[in-house]
Amino acid sequence: MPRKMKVNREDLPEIVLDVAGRFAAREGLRGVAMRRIAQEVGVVPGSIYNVVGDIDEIVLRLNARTLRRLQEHLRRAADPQGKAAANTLAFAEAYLDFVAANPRLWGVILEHTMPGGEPIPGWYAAELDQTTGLVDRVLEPLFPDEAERTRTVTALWAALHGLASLATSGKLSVLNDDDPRDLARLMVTRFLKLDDPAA
Amino acid sequence: MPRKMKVNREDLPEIVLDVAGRFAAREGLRGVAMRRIAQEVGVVPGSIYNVVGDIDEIVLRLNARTLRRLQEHLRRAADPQGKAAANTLAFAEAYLDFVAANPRLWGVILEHTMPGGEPIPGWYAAELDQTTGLVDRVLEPLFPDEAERTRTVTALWAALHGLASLATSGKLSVLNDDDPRDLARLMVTRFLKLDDPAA
DNA sequence: CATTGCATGTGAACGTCGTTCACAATAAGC
DNA sequence: GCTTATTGTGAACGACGTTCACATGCAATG
Repeated sequence: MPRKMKVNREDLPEIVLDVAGRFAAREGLRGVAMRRIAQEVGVVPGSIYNVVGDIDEIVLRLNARTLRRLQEHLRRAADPQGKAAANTLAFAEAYLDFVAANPRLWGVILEHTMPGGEPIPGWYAAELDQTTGLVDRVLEPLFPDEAERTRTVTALWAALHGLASLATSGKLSVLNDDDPRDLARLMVTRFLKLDDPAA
Repeated sequence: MPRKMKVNREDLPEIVLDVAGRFAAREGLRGVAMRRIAQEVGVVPGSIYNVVGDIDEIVLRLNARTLRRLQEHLRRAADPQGKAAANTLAFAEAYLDFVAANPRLWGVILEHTMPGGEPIPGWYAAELDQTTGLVDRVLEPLFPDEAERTRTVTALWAALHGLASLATSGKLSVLNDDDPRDLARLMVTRFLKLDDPAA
């Protein structure tokens, strides 16, 4: 064995993600750099390569963790006894809350693309599915037809996604002074064909 | 005067954007690098700094040009004599067409963020306004109330934006096999409270 | 207890990036 | 023809991602 690392080998992945997450939360994708992470952890870059992977792997793992945390946040916002429409609205607001609370961390999900145009890894796609699956289950009573429900979920998801994207990148306030949460409410009511509560 | 550059000084900005655009279209933001552009143009990086600006300036100018081209594309899709609803649908489809035809170039708009969290320059925000302004004018007959129209335009814009974002980054096919254009149609009909033509 | 072998963290190296700046080259003014 | 002001250049700096030969120290062996 070589001389011991400053941290346990099995703890390294999580520690690396913690550090990467702190940089990402403060400075976005630009702040997430292999050498910086290694220095902060107290380890040499090569060690991170051995145990975790390259910089894209780190960013992808970090994004998966962010998605998992969003899922927890959404789960806490839903009321298992509540009505579907109310839960959908609660989801939409919880989603925007989460993004507003972690704008840069969320931004990394939007900024990052696969190197060389490779497809998304299966385990990452699964994490996306998990997230939309939550919305899907909430919408189930409203759209019994599965095909239509999937279409609606995807469209609603994409719409909220775009709203969050514009809001975090500061490109929304340019266009509109409204609270993004109001716009999210508008989206949900329109997609679910509800009556507008207050136009 | 120093020895002449390979290109005229006044032509340099456009040539730089052309080259940057080619790299961007092929490889996304990762492919847009100062030294690579300089080498391709046949000039030294310092000259680009003198005449155009730093790498963020170049990306921003390139994105503004992409937005202007989208505007032209949208203008061609609208029928000045046509109905508002039809024009909105045409806009949505033209938008997705444009993004599908230039996925990587469009992706650069989504990937790029301001360094150090600086706000967006005014001239870039104006270009965004120009684009949404087109949609705004088309929706005018449908929503005479300006406040509501602005809300609807912003929400619809954000929704299409999200759809395009997921589609270009390959994160949409994971969730749904539908043609993005169908989902766009769904968005428009729902936002305009139209009857679904074919559910 | 001494020796071997191997797993693994390290440090140095390579090529790239963005950016700065002293310098040199040249067109224009005299 | 000489001077001067302009401006493109090349070299330099520090940071980046990535690779790899090497050395280090535990575990198994005698």
